[in-house]
Amino acid sequence: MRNAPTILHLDMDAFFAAVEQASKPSLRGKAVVVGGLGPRGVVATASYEARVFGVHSAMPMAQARRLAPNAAYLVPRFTLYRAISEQVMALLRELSPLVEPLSLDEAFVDLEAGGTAWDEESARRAGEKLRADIRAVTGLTGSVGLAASKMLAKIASEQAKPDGLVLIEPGTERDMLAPMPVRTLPGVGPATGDHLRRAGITTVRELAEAGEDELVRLLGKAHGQALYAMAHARDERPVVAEREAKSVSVEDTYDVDIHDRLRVGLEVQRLADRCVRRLRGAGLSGRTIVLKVRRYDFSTLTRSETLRGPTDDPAVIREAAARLLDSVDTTGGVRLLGVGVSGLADYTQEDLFAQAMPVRVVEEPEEAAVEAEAEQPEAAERQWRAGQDVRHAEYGPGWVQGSGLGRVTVRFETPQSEPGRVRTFFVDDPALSSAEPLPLVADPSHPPTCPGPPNSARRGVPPRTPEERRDREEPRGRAESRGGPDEVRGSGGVRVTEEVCATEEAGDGGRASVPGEVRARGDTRIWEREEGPGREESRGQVSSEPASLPKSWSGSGGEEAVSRP
DNA sequence: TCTGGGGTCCTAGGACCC
DNA sequence: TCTGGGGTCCTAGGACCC
Repeated sequence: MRNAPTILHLDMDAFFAAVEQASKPSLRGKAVVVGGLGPRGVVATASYEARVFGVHSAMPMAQARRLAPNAAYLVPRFTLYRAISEQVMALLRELSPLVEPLSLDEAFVDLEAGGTAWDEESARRAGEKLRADIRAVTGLTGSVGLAASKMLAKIASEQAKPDGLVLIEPGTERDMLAPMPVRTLPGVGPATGDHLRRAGITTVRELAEAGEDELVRLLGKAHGQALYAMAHARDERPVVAEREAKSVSVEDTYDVDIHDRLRVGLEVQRLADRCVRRLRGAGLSGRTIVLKVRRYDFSTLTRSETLRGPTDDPAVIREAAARLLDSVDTTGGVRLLGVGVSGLADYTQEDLFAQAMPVRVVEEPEEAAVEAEAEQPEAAERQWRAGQDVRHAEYGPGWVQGSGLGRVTVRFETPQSEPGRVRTFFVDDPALSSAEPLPLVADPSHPPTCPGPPNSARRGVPPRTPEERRDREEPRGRAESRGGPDEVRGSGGVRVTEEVCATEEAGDGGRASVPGEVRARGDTRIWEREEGPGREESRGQVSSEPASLPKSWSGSGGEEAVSRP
């Protein structure tokens, strides 16, 4: 272990909720809960204001609604979170080439490897500068932990939350850890925690005193040894920048259990296609197909099948998934289905055949079908989800507060505006369309990588501070200037409903969605249409590096790439 | 209170091979 | 002929993380 606190862990504060508050001025200082809005949704992130009521991530949404009935409940907008995450990761890469993202809102940085820090003093400086830069570029806050190892840096950032920095001085680690509960250590979850408690071990000190043999006996070799080392503040894991994906999977939890076996089969086919799209999108193929089934009683089982070689052929993967389903009893109903592929490679067996064969077999019909389904025509079903970005031909940009009974309520405000007003429309109002997120900070020198705002949003000198930003609100300034005449759509003009907007009190931003209203129409799962629910983040970064070859094919190292046609 | 989605790693048993 | 040990692969399940 190094003797200077030069491993940095960054953790953005209540990331999803903080992004929503930055985007929606009426929600600042309010309880905001981001997550699945369906009957089986769970909380992805709760703002600190919502945590006061006891709401926390992974909690069932129904429970959150009971605890904080007046909070704003919003669907996650992953596209925006990813764009902001990319801005943050870019700042980290300015500190060091060794950046290891753990999720959209978390990463390790090896400051020493970047030459950015070599002792306590320089590490603290780098950490504080990073926090300031993140605030300037994104308008958000992040907490920083600095220590001599990954484990300790992560514990430090946890202690620093929210909006702080904690540095653990080398030499003090063991004393600091000793009184902490075992659950503080990464890798100790509910099951291990219980296990240890039954053995009379509740603190890190007791863990350290138990001895390695005892821990191995209790928890198994790998876990026991790892925990014993961590309890003694020993952690030599390096910061690793590029990690290759090992599996790709998709799954859906249904609002209502599926009993119809035929329907179960159809869903599995859909999931197989979706999985293939993800696989291909990452330029990968895989050998092992996995089917996951969660039954009505939450019991979960998996079935897998390994092919002779890797594939990304939708027909092959669908058939494998169907075969696997044959071996599963689904009587009683199914609440979740999933399809995954592991044993990944960055080439397919077909590629190898193609090398040998002069003529490539062309385009199976499946491919076209998959492509077509990839683009979910959003106009097909006009469903408005709480939190979603929209634009109105007359009123400009806003977001959906709620919908139901054929109406949709929109609050018109932007990241740089004052808290906006609420108006209600028919759900099929032609003047209303979904829109791209607006950038949180209007600064052209750090544009988000997702589709940005109309040019008019970026005109002028960007504000540098939150105060300055607040002073320069341009109410609806960009509403009229996007695009040309084609922007005025529909012939019927604006069709505002009779209740046009009971403009709400500015203080009432909390009631953003009425429980249950956004999920009208049976078991249609509206909020997952675009990206699916998620908690704080989803990993799945897939590097463009060539995946290693399956051992059986590659002789020794497996790093030498197969040349592609 | 009733439990998401996307991952990683580990364990354990059986098959198979040497 | 009987007994065996080690290594790798496959499958299933479980814990954990965000």
